[in-house]
Amino acid sequence: MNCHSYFRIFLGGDIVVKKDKPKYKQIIDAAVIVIAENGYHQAQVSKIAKQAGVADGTIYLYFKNKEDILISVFQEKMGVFVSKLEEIISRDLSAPTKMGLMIESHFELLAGDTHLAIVTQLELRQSNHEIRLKINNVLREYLKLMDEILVKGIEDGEFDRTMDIRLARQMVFGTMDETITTWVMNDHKYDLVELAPQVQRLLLKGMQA
Amino acid sequence: MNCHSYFRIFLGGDIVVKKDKPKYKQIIDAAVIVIAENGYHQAQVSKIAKQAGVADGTIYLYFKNKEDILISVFQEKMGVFVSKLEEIISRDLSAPTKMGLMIESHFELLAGDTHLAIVTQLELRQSNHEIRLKINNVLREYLKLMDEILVKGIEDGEFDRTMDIRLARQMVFGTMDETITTWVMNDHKYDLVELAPQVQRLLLKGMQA
Amino acid sequence: MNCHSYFRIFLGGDIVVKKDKPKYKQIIDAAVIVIAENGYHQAQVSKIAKQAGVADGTIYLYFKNKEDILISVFQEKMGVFVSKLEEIISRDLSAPTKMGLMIESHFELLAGDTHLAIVTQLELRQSNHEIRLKINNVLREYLKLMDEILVKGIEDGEFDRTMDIRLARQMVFGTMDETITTWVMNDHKYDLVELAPQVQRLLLKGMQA
Amino acid sequence: MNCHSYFRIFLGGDIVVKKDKPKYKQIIDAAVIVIAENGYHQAQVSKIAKQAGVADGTIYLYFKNKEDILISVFQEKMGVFVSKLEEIISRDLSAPTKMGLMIESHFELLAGDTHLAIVTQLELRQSNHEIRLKINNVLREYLKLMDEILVKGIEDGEFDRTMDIRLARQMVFGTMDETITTWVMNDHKYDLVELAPQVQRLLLKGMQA
DNA sequence: AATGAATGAGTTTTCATTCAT
DNA sequence: AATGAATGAAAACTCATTCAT
Repeated sequence: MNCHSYFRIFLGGDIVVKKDKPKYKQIIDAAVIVIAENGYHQAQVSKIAKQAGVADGTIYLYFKNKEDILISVFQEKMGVFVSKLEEIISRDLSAPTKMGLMIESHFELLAGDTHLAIVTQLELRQSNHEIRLKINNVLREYLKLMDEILVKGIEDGEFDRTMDIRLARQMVFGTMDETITTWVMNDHKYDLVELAPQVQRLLLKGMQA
Repeated sequence: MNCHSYFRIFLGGDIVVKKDKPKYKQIIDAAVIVIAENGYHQAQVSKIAKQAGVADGTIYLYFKNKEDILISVFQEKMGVFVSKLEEIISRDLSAPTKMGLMIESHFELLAGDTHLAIVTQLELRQSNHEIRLKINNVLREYLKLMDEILVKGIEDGEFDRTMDIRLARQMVFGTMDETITTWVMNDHKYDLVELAPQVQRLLLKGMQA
Repeated sequence: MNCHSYFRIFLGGDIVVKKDKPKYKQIIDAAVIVIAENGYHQAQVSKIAKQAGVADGTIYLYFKNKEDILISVFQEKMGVFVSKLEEIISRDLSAPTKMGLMIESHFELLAGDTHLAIVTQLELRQSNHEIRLKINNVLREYLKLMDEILVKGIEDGEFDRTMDIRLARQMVFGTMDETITTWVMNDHKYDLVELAPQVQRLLLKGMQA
Repeated sequence: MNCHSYFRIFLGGDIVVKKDKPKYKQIIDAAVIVIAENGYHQAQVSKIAKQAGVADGTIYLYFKNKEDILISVFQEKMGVFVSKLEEIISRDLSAPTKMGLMIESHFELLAGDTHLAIVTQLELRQSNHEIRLKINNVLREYLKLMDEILVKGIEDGEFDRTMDIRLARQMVFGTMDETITTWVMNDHKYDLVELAPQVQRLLLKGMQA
């Protein structure tokens, strides 16, 4: 039994290996579309199955239950944000530059997929306590990467050494989140990415040494 | 018939005048407690009635339907925030000071009523589109007052005249919201009000001229 | 204790004496209007009270319960039909003539009060079994008078002596009822009374000796 | 895809094709029994499901809602009356004979299914306006066939050419309906079919040339 | 006599999940 | 692996009636 099979068992048995199969992603994508177009509370499993072109029962071969679909949607999509941010952090850039790139890339990813933006900013937040706790666990990975940038900025003397890192991160994330949500609630009628530089400037000025 | 009674009739018939009756507030307060303790989706009308010490049917003498209860909860409670902010704005203080007082008072109000904090930060966000739109209309009044402070700060030359007011407001509100939500999700295990000065400092530095 | 007080006790205590008071008829008339305009299932006691210009509770000073209102409506209104028919029967006329006058007078009474026509032909029939049984008891008095005409017609040799009186009466009543109901369902858009002579002719021909 | 399957899709999607499945008729029959035995207002969906031997939810795989069950009951059962009448009309008989057969067959069908007689004569009439309008639409087909007999009778010189066809039909239907309802309200304690010849004689005499 | 605020019982429908095929 | 018919639990709202004033 190797490292992988250990994780397979740990993470929920034989379902994990199915993440590679085409129908897994098919269902995830169907869920995003159905939730975005019908709203969280009108996104029945049967609708997702229909959109994915599979039978209702088939869903349960790939996901434990409906909650599992929703969390997986967030996990899979958030993975792209994490990868992108990891790539930015790995580059040899100053912390403020990294922060700026993060904001820009975060905005770009959501501006490029309005269905996803609706789902993450509005619909998924209607889910119950339990699901939101699990979603927050997924989000935590992303927030940790943000913290890395902040720590580096302080170490490099570019960010205010007296600021509370947790609060700073809450400001950065809260501001981005509010900006994006407002954009989504206004039906994406203006260009989100264009706002990135001004958001950067406001945030970086607040944090600078 | 004076001006007020005219408006009472104009604004929606029989139910409006009942806002003054004791059972109206009794039910609102019961709703906050039941939602906070049971979660949005487990806050049945019968539970709220029981907590309020009235019969199920009595609820419908004071509220059109369940949705009306939820919106009224937000309206009534948000009213306190708005009054407080109006009072702060009316004082002869600098914009940064007003901003600081606003943050402090916002934190204080929620720290002083953890049930309400749970309801506004977590539970009420699980409501459907329609209810959230109505809640946002109520919130808008509060955001407009925030804008007044920002405008005054710019006019007085205390805030950066080149910043976008809407973005600045989204930063302020987003940061406060994220800070409070994190505090609620951590079961209020630290002192929210103590964080206010640091939050102020971060935000004001970002906006200063 | 005289004959009247006997009936008072027998028929339901002190409510009977209230039939003479103005509010009794006021409520009966309100019920007819409310039922005709809102439909049987939308004729709530509170609506009837409002239409009658009394408080909900007042209804219960004059009627035992809602069912009692409905039966009383039928009773009071049917009384007019019975009186009219009694008057016709008392006259010195042939059975076919009496039958013709009955049909004409029945049509006239309903054509002159379309609210009442809607209530008796459509709405009151939506009432439950129990109420309809009681309504039928009231109706029976009217049907008995019809039978008197039929018996006289047979005795006088004007009606077919071999016909079953009960069936003949069911034909007469069924035909009138169906004719009137069709007229009501067509929104009274043609003149009901004008149809009376043809209805008479059809029915009398069927019954003639 | 033949003509029929085209119409199936056109006429209302998935549910129409289910009319052929055994559970559809099972539920219809259960509804008749439950309504006859419990009364219209005590015929809960759960009772019908139990009687049909299916789960409550299964009902909704075959019917849009409760109203749809009730209308379908009338439609399916009335279909038998219509077919029978069509068969009678298609035969090479005189109009009076056809009329007689119609009355006889109508009485026989209801005398042979007292549950159905209770449902159509008493219980279904308690339904609300909307349902009754839909029921009347179904009934109209039957009444049109009656008219055909009347028209033929007049053309053949067997029925009075001066009579109003609509009134004659109202007499025929009203008489049959009243006769059957009286029989049902008397708990079927006498033989309905035995009455048919006398009803025929009365009606035909009224209409004859 | 009159009021009207308060009561609380009762039912349709949805939809996540299962399991025989 | 895939299907989809069947399941059954769960909750908002109405309105006839009461009774303290």
